[in-house]
Amino acid sequence: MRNHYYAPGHITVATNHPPTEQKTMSKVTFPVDTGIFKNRTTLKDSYTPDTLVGRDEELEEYRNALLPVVNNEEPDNTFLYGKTGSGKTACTDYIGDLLKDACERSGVNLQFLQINCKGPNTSYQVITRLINTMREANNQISTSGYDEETLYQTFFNEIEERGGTTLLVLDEIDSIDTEALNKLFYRVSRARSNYLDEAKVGTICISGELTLRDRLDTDVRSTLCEKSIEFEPYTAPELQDILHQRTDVAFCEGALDVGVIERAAALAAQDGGDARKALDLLREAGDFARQEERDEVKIQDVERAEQEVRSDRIMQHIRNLSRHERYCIYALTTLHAEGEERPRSQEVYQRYKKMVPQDEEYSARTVRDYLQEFAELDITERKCNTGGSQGNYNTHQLRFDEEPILRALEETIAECGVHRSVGHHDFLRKKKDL
DNA sequence: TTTCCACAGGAAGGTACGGTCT
DNA sequence: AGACCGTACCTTCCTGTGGAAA
Repeated sequence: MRNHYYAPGHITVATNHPPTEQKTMSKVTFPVDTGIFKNRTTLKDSYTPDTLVGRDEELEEYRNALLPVVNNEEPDNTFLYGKTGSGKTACTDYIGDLLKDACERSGVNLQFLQINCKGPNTSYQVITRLINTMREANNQISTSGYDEETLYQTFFNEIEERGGTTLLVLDEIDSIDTEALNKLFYRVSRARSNYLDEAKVGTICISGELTLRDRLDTDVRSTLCEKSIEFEPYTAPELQDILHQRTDVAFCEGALDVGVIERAAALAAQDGGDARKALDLLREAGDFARQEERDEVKIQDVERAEQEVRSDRIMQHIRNLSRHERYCIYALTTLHAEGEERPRSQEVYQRYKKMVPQDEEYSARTVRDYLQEFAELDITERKCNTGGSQGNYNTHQLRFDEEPILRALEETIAECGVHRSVGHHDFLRKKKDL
């Protein structure tokens, strides 16, 4: 029988192993690779292969867009868009290497300044990150305290000092909020007239959000999107080609069972044609086989990897939430445990209020924002309901079993026990035979 | 048809905080 | 030291929505 307890500071995790009475001496050893991986690194995101599969047209367009750079002309601003794992960043790395070689041969002074905009979500943070990317580790600037105009001045001064052409590659640009995006590009598009004399600047924007252009002011849009290249999601056969290319160098001969590549490609194709995910699945599946000292990766390993990758990502999100956000998730989890499959925002809020000390509780408005964030992180599924006697309302359903979520919330659950000084709320009750 | 109700969510503003500049 | 800057995180206010009730 599997028992789950929803009690503060006391979670019994389901297990199929009976508890051992006596402590045994642990003996950990490192098994030598049993013939799975030849070069595991080639399955990682950071690896750029010699040739890119299924992206000939995009590479051709990309090359044409950057031709002015090799000829020492003012670069066009280039905008790449397509879903996650559709090869935008891989193509940029690939074409970037070719471009650097070509510029070296033709004597063009090229700086390739690449940052990921996930993390910095304001114009200010992006500009400080760009400055710090250009600078040595011992000469970095702080991420607050300066006047923004001063930072732009500093940034373009450094570009002017370097001379030649600077290409700003802004990956995951869609994670920056609209106002900041417009501010940033307004400055960049006017760099030539306001800040620079000799140096040339161009931007390459990489976006996963297909409608990002709609968020931009019209004058910014016309300068930013001079050349647009769309990356379609990979199809299952294209993903198979990519996996074959990588597995040839990554895995030992005969390490993959029949159908492993096809399964990984199919799972990634279902998830929006994400090549990165397909590679992650194979790497993880290979890890399972190696950990268990087997010499062959099975289809089941790929399926297990799919579960683990998804679950690990969500648990990491939960652990990174603020204290009150975790209270909210816990409130939702307890409602779920009581059989409330889809509680309304208001119900979650009432439960949340029971859990936090009265002088610390946040407003319903804030909790609604939290619930929206959970849906965006894929922790919950949110449904807008119209109708009923109370007009519009939202309902929230956990996308995962309670058990791993409770494990991720262990500290929060313990805190609840302290604040409420009881261990027997009606909602924290034993739930049998899940 | 109008009013009421409960809710969602955008906008504006307050406060605390960590940082730089003078 | 104090003014100033930007950010994070919150609250309050307000408008919009849509079914129920008058």
